[in-house]
Amino acid sequence: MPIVSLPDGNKKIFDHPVTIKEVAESIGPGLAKAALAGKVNGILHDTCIKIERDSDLSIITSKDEEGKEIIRHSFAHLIGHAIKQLYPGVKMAIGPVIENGFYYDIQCEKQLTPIDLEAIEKRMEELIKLDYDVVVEIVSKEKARKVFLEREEPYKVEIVNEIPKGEEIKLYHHQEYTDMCRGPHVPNTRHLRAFKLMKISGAYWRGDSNNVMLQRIYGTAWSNSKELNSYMKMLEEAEKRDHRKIAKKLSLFHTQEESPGMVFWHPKGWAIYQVLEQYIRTILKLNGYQEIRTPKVVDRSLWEKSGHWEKFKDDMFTTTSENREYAIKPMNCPCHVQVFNQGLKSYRDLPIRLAEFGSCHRNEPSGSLHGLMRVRNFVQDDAHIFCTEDQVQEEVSNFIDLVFNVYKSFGFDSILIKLSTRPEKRVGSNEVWDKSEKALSDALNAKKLDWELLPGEGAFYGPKIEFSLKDCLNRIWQCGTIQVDFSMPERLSATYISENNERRVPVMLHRAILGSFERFIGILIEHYEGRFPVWLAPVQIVIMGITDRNSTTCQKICSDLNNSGYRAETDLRNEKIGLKIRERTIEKIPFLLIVGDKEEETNQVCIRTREGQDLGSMDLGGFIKILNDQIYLKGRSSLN
RNA sequence: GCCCUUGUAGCUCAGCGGUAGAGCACUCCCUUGGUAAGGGAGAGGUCCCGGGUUCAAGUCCCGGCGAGGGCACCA
Repeated sequence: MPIVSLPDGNKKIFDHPVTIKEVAESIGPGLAKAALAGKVNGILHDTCIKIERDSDLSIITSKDEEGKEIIRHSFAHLIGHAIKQLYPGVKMAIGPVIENGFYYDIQCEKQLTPIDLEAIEKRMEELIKLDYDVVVEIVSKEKARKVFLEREEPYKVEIVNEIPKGEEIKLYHHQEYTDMCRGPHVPNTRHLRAFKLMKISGAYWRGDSNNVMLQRIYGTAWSNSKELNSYMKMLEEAEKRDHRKIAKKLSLFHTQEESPGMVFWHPKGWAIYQVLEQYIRTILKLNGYQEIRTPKVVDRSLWEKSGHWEKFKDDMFTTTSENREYAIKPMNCPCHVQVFNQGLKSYRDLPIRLAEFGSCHRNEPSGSLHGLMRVRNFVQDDAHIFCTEDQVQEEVSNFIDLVFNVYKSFGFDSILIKLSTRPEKRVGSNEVWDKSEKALSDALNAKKLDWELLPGEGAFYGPKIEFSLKDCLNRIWQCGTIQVDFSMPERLSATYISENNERRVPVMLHRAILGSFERFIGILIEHYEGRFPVWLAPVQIVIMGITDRNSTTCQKICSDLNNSGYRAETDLRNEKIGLKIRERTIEKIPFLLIVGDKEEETNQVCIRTREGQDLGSMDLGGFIKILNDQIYLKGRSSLN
């Protein structure tokens, strides 16, 4: 006599065990039709599963996030069904749900092409139209093993072998195709409607580069075509914002074969870079940092001492001279310790905060390079804080404020925080880890911030906090970080004299707000779609004349603005004003100043924004006020 | 680094065995025009690099390098 309690508080009483499907039917035919699965006492089950005892039940439909995942998972199986019909020799590996969709890793003698992808997609559509039932079968490990041996699915057999003995295994039968899964899955293919196979690529079996490479088919799937379409729109939007494309159009930078993964900054891109650097420089100065500059080429022995040589020597660029081997620095910290080590330091000197916009090189694997987002030469807004253990929390706390403040300047208001704690392989005593982890979490909690704990994800040398921002497309970018380091100061013999006149090793905090300038500018280009706020815009103002007669006045206005520290250009070409406006608007110049005979007579300028807004005519002073207001705001939408 | 795709004019791309093409940009001429494209003419290419097949190779094959999408990596 199970009593089934529904989310709305209603209870249904049955005099016999009932399936989830039957419960749904008893509620209403619409729900029965829409039911994809049921959550029984918090655990998801297929609709054919029987409820025998009193239980809480919620029926999952495509409207639920879980329903969407079930649909995506079933689509993965559907790939299997289709692909085995088209290419019977294919071996199925794994087909999980991912964000926005699913994939299936397969082994196939034939290299699949986009044309094959279309064929598979077409076959999947045909199978969906059959509206066939997906049948669940619960079997023993032995039975599952037998099934996949017979089906000649070595990867499935390997997975079965790793499932603990005695655990039940669910087989899902899609007509003649059989897959294995924790489930649940849709009861019928009529629930599978909106999908698209997206791309095909290589992926290592079990994600291990020592294993064979399989072919991975990616797909996206949604509960209805409206959702699918809006997802496709979002992808289009993201493509339009691709920083590499925008950078080419706006001539911000380029890369070329001779220097893979390194950036040739053009005047306009470099203008943005310099604004950023100056901004951070000012902020750091206001917060007690001292800027330094250290060498880029450093003898191998220092990297051996710091421990980097052993771990990363293949990832460093090296060079030799007169029998000595050097590495081009992949990071600044060992050099910063050298600066710290000059002269005897007292506890009274701490904390010492050393900042450097140091150019670093890392020989990243060729396949990982990506525009500005992953490069071989980058500059971090890097700094190292040398302090005592007792100072860690306050330093971290101040840094958190700094990060939030800086991100706000770019209009990034949504910030995600993660705290990574001690990994298995680590240096330092448990006491020191306890203390540091507590310092970090206390700093976060004192500010009443939400943060996520990542146990075991810390670096071997200490725990860390990472700051990620959300851009206008809700994409998440990890940028800022603060990391406690118990290892390097000791390895590089950094000490200070304590109150008790003892030599002590300081704690070192590695920290960056933007991360690398290159990557951060990449993020900004995509976030703003090249429409930089005035303070960052490489060219803030273009002054254009109506006819040649107005050129002298335009040039005068332009040089006045440039002399006052703004970035202005003229457009005095023998072209009509309509064309000049069109081209400069496409270039996303924030302000266009138009000067004709009328303006010359009244000593005014006529202002048009890149949004197409006409601000009317005013004298230059009035315009500069508008300009200053916007520059002061930076990327904020208001002053709050 | 691995898998697939890819490299033609400054840019975006077409051509896919038989003497290199388009649009935009560029140069010159006409036009001095008031808020997103005025008109005309012209110039411009080692078809990424190196081999091979062929009477003939941007075009087919092999190798290298770069780029794109994934995977792996990311101090």
